[in-house]
Formats: sequence, C-alpha cells, structure tokens
Amino acid sequence: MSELAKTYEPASVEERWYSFWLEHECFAARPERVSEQRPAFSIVIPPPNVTGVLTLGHVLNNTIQDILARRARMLGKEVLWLPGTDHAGIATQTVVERTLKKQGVIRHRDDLGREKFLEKVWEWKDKHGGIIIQQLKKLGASCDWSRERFTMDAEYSRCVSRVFVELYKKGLIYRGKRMVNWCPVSLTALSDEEVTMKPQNGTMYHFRVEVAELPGTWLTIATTRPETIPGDTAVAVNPKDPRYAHLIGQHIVRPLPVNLTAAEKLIPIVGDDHVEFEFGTGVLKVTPAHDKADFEIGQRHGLPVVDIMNPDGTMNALAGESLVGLDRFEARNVAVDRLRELGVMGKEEPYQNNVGYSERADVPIEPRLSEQWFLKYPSVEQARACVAKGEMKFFPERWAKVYENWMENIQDWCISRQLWWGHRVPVWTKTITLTEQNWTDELLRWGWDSYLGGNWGDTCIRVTKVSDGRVIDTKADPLTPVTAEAEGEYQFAIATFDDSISRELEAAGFTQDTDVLDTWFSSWLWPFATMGWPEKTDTLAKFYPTTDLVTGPDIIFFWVARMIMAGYEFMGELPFRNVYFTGIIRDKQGRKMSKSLGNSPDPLDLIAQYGADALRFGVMRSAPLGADVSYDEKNVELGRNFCTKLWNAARFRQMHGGEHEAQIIPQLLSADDKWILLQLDRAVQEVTAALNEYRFSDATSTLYRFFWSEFCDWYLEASKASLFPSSPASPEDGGEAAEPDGEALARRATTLAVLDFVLANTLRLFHPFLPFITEELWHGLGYSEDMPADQGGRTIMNAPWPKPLTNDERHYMDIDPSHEEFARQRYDVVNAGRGLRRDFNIGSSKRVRFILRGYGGLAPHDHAVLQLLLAADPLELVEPEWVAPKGTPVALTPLGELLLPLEGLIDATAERDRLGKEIAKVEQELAKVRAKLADVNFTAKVPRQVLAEHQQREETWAQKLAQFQRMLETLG
RNA sequence: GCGCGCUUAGCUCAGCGGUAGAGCGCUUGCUUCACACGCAAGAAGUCACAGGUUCGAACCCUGUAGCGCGCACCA
Repeated sequence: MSELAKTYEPASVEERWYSFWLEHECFAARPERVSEQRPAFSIVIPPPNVTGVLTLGHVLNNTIQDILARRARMLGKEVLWLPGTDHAGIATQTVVERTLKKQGVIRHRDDLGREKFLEKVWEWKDKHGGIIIQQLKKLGASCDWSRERFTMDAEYSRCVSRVFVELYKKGLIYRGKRMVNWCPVSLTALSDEEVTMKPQNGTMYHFRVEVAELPGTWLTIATTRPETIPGDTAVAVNPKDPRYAHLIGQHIVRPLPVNLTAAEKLIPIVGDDHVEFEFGTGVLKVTPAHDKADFEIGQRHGLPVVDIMNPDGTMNALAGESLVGLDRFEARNVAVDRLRELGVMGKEEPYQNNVGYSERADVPIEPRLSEQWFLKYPSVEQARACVAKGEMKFFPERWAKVYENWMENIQDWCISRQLWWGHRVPVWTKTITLTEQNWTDELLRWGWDSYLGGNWGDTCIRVTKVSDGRVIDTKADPLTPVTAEAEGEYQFAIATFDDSISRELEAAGFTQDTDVLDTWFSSWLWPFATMGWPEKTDTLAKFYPTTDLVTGPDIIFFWVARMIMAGYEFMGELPFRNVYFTGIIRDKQGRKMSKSLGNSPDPLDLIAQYGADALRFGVMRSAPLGADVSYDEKNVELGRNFCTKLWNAARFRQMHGGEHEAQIIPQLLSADDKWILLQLDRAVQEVTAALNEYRFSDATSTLYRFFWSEFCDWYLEASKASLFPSSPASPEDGGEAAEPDGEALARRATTLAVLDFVLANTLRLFHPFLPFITEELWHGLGYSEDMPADQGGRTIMNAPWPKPLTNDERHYMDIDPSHEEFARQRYDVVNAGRGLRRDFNIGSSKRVRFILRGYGGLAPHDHAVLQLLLAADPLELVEPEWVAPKGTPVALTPLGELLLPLEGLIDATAERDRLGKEIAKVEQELAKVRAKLADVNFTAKVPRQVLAEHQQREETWAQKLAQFQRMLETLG
C-alpha cells in the first residue's frame, strides 16, 4: 500500500481510474449474465443533442443516473446504462446554417442544395459530435459506451422508417392540409408542444366598416392584427346577438387592400356561435388563413382562404400594394396608417394578450395552412392507464397529474418538418394516369395485390384521385369493373422502409417526400430501438422494459409520454417502470440557466477547479426531490471540501499502519466504538431508504452528517486516546512516553479494526456519489486486497452495498442503545466543558484542569477519552460531597457537575451572571411545561404517554433549576 | 380562467399534530501532531397572512396574498 499524497488531486486520480474502468470493461452490460440471482437493471440515457455541450442540467441528470447504475451494480445487478445522442433536427440545422453563412460559404441553404448541405451537417457532426460524450466521461458516467447509439445511425433510421410505415398502414399517420404552427424563422411547421404562450403588450385597434347593403350603417371591429385585414373573408357575429343578428347575410366593405374594385372588397357577414357578445365589439373579423379559430369558422361557412403572407412572415402580393414585401410587424404599422388615412380608425388602446412563440427561435409563430403529416397517437389508453394505475411510477408523483391531463386532451401530432437534417418521410409518390387499359397492371405493379390480401410486406400503398382528392377504398375492390369515369390522374403514395423497393420506385419516376420527421418521432423509440428492435435480441429480452428513466419535466410530453405510447405500441409493454423528474437548474436569482443569459457555468471548468466528485456531490446536495435546483458554486466548493475531509480521514487511518481490516473482537469494543458502529448502521439504513425512494439530497445530507459530524468530529478524535496512548506527554508524566502495555496494544488494534470497518463501509456508501475518490481510497487503504475480484477486489464498483446490522451481529458485538446513550452522555460532558472554556475565555486547545463531581464509575479508557476530548489535564473525579472553591464555574452534565477550577482567576461576578442566564432559560422552559400541566383540558385529554413525557420534562427542568440555584448560593 | 406546487434563521433547504433543525454565510477564539478546503464555541426565526379544527398547529381544514409550473385562451 503506497502512502497517500498530502492532498487529494482529483485530475490525475479521475483520469487514471476512468481509464482503468474502461480497460476492464467495468461498464459493459452482459445479457447472458442476467439470472434470477443477478437481475437486470437498465436505464437509457436521455440522448443529448449530438452537437451540444455539457450543461449543469446534464450534470444533474447524468449524476443521478450514474448513482442509480453504480448502486445497482453494488447490489449485484447486471447493469445496462445505454448512452447515445440525438440529431436534434432544427437546432443542429440552424447552427450549421448560421455557421456556414458566417463563414461566407453560403447565403442561403438553397445555395448548396439538399445533398451538399447535408454533407456539411455530417461534417459538422463528425467534428463537434461526441464532445458531449467525452464530457460525460469526465463526469464519471458509467455508461456502456460500446452500445452508444445515434438517432441518425443507419439501423436506428430504419427503425424510424419502419415505425412510420407501420403507423401509416394502420391509418394513424395521414397527410392533410391543416392549420399548423409555423415558425417564420426556422421555416418549418412545429408541433403544439414547441409553442409557448407569452404575454404581449400590444394594442387593440378599433376600426369601422360599412355595411354594403345599408349605406351609412357602420360596424366597429376590434383587432390586434390589422395587417391581416386583406386576408379577411368574412366578419362574424353571434346569431343570438340582437345588435347584429339582422345583418347576417349582408356584406361589409373590407377597407384593405385599398386598390380593389368595390365588388372585390365585399365580404359577407356570417353568424357563428364562436363569437362572444361581450368581447371587443361583438363583431369578429374572420381571417381563415391566419388564425386557427377563424379557419374553423371559415370551414363552417365555406369561406375562401386567402393567404397573404410568405413563409418567412413577410406580406405577399395579396396583402396589397402598400403592404407587400413588408415584415408582418412593419405591415401592422402600415396597415394602421392606412386605416387612419381612410378615416375608419377608432380608438387604439393598450392591450395585453397571449401570443404563441416558437420555443426554439423565440419569435411569434404564425398559424398557417399547409400540407403536413400528422399522427393520431397509438396505444393512448394503455399509456394513460399504466400511470393512473401506478404500474409506472412518477417521482415526484405530482407529474402524474400533468401527464394525465395531457393524455386526456391529446391532439394529433404534426410530425413533418420542412427541414433537411433528419429522417426523411419514407413516402414516395408519383402521379399516374389510369385508364381502362392500364388500370389493373399499374395497380398490381405497385403492390396493390398484397394490399388487398392484407399481406403488406414492407410497404403500404395509398391511391388518391387527383381531381377530387378521393382516396380509393380498397375494401370496395376498385380493380373491377373499371368505368370510363374512373379514369384519370391518380396519385400513388407508397411508404416503405425497404431500400431496394425505394430504389426501384425512384427508378420508376417516383419521388420521395421532401419533409423530414420531427426529431421526437425518432427519440420516442429510444428505449427499444437502441436495443436492436425489431430483432428479438438478447439485450431486449433481458433489459427491456428498463428500470428507471431520469429526465427533466420540461420534456414530459415531448418525450416521456410519447415513449410510453411507443413502448406499448411496438413492444406491447411499458418502456420503463419508474420515471424520476429532476428539477430545473436555476441561478441564484431564480432564472433558468441559459446560453443567452450567460449565467450557466461550464461544468468542465468546475471539474477542473474542484474535481468531478465535488461537482457531483455539490449538485446532488442541492437537488431535493420535486424542487428546482438553485445553483450556487458554494455547493461545489462544499463538495470539494468534503472530498478533502474524506481524503484526510483516510490519511489519518493510514498513518497509524497496522494490519488492515483486522477482526473486531467484541470484548474489546469501547463505548465509542459501539456508538460509531450504531451511527454507521443508521447511516446505512437511511441512505439505503433514501435511494430506494429517489431522495438523493437526503441521502447526500445523511452521508455528510454521518461522516463529518459523527465519524470525524467525535469518533476519530476519541480514537486518538487509544492510538496515541501515552502521548503527547503531559507534564505530570515527566515528559516521558510510557511503554504501551498489552492491553493498550489490544485496544489500539481494536480501534484500527473499527476504523477500517467504518471507513470501508463508508467508501462503499459513498461510491455511487463520489466514484473516483472512493475508488482511489479503496485501493489506497488496501480494502480491495482481501476481496474476490468481482466483489470489490478489482474495483469498488462491484463491492457489495453495505447492509444494516442483523440482530445476531448486534448480539455478537454486544451493542444496544444503552451504549449509544452512554457515549452521548460523555459527549455532553465534553460540550459542557467546551462551553465553560468559552465563557471564561480559555482557548480551546489550552490544557486545563477539569473536575467531574458525582460520577464514580468511569472506566480508565473512557476516562482517557474524556480527558482527551476536553483537553483536560487532568480530569479529576471527585465525590459528590467535594466542595469547590467559591466562584468555581460549574456546568451540569448527564454525568454529574463539571467544574473548571480557575486558580487565581476566579471571577464570582462573571459566574453569577452566567448562572443567572442559565436560570432564566430554565425558568422559562419550566414555566411552559407547568402551564401545560396546570391545564385540566390538557391533563384530561392528552394521551398518557405524552402526559408522562411532560411530567418527566417538568421534573428534569425543576432539578436543573434547583441545582443552578444551589450553585448560585455557594457562590455567595 | 382551470389545475398543481411552493412560502420555516441573511441564503439554500429539512421538519408535516406534542420542547423550532442542518449546511452555507456571519461573530469570537484557535498555526491542537488527518484536514485552515480545518478545529472549537456562539448569535440569529411572532415557521407568508387571516380564520377554523384540536387540550395542543410550522404541521390538518378554509380563505387571502406573493412566487413558480402545467393546460386553456376572446378577435
């Protein structure tokens, strides 16, 4: 065993052990080892953006996963922690596009074209992708890196296409012209989940329109978006509204665009229940192309849809001469000017409303009518029920309600994106003219027969008549007879995940859909697509469903809910049993960490400065279950200090040498030994219970308390009494160290054995939290030496998780609560003595004489410990009758009165003051208890045990009071 | 608007029916032979507010306020 360095140097230790773990394949999951005795434990990582960098959120999230994985290994489980990354469609494409523009390579992505642009993205991915993986390694993450997956891997991509085709066959995926959330910056549709509502300070504009059939009759319309007036195709009123009902069927003159013929300006007044009497003026302008609700009104009344904007949010020609080319917000101002010029503008009042923002680009989204692919969610009922019934557990539980609420109001998912980076929609189309002559051949050629036979293979065909959009119904067998009127142009859409078929299709003139799929449409397959699905792999058989999922609540709908549905749909089973939702990391001001705010520290800097273990410990300590994490670097510093403390306690043990992990001989155990064994036992129980319930910060504080406040502060100090039996030399010994006798040597050996027992267990308890330093000390202190290779001999990772003491063990070591009590009483004596020092200005290390009056039965070793902890020289034991010189300070302890004789320094006044304060405190407590006991209501109704407690309390305080008063009297 | 959660020492949080707790920070004293990234001692709280239940409430119930989250949203 080499000597430990004076200070802990995380950098070299971390590097060394991480390489060791990798070299020995300590993180590898082997399905063949799974058995009843060795159950599987699995987690799939929430895949970070492949081109992203590590954030504190990742640190929190992955530390938790690592704690779970490492502890599971120590519990003897076969652990799979499956890592990987996500292609993050919009984010990655945006970054690459921006960079290429900045480099002057392109002005627009069209300059390169799809193929060339994608090459650039792959180049980018190869260069920057995987940085985050390296960063996770720095953190100590024990993932099985041999199984790393990427959502754009060929195999994974095939899973995505397969799933698309499966759902397409079931009719759950469809294409349709719908109102979607359009991001004018990213130039793509978004799902509802990617839109966040933000309050806006805008203006409510009131403008007048004239009823065409009744010149002189004007209606006032309130709107926040006057720039959309050119797209209005009606105004709507509530048919029950007496003010306007009679106008339904008439027309109004739409003021914009200005340069239209009178007839072109006319739009109808329609009656619709959607319009509220109270709101605004009760007259609603209807813009079907630019508002979801208006679109629905338009549908109900057969209104034309006039799209007046370009995809990028600028106005098109239909918006009229004055607006064309302007950005939508500039156009608003111009439209307002026009209305003023026309003299139809009424009041303009400040108005706050909520506007949907693109989460990614942080601009208002534009509702837009477009052709998109939608998914009607599968397996919704099972997915909902498994959480409701508790088959899948959420931690904290309250997220189950949020989930339930979303699942109940679930809307079809817009899965297509107008991007290039991602999985391209696996559908090929071609318009084919079908005639009586070629009808049968064409249909059969593209797989119609298997369609009819219900034997799909890897493809699915849909045929739509171009002229009326009618989908050919297979059930009605359209092959025969073929009528003349059935002839015409048909669109053939074939979905397939078979590369050879798609090549064939392309050769035959089919073209692939240009959209790609939402990134989440690939990541919702993560738990099984990473394990080899659709093959029935050993990995899937042994590790699916996974045990735990650890993620942020911000992606509960994006990812968690969808994975649950996909799990049931494609595996027939839930994907994970427990979901732990972390908090969101915030800065001291409570703001979310973000790049733009620049309030997010780089975890790698923190690791470099404090060490990975320190960062882990600090973050875990401040991350309570169910609450957000308020980040403060102080916590990381605290983690660092803690590691140093651990390191130095280990050094302390090491410098005393001797046999390591010697047998504990029960007969030789002192009260302190038994006390620390009991504290350790309690810590084991608490940490185990906390981890079982995902209370990580509780586990962390227990570890902290046990190790620092109990082991180091008390036990380690007390152990010095037997480790330094005769030194430092006291003046009375004449400065000579006495030869240790046999008993002292046995005592010393026992103390070392207890130190080893406690330290070895402590290291194991700490290992999931502090993997590096515990591994280093595990070997440094030689604890690995006696263990079988796979039980801690090679690495602490596989050492068994500490178990609480059994009754037999307690019996064997003769430990019971009375020993704990006795140890605690002695520590109370020490505290009392230190209090006296403080009150009389005696430095804590200055050796002084103490006298303990009234306690006889102190064993020599216990006496030695007391003397040491009190820094007493000597600690004299005297009879209760012993009379101290007047003015000698006294403190009450459970083991009698502790006196601090101060020859020549006695200050009766000071002592009188001190006692006066004590008495006041005791009197206050006594009064409180007595008031309660005097209340008949209390004594009559309270449970007997509580009554007894209070009576006991009264007695104790009364005794103390009497003692203090006697002390005061003897002071004179 | 609907739903959920939070409000305890300067800060971050435990406690969830019977004597208000921890860490950090602060104050004071210590170069005590593992550790100054340390040791010892100490000060510090009408437990958001108002009612109610109870012998007794930080804790249970009702309401109010503030903060946060989710959902919905009316032009």
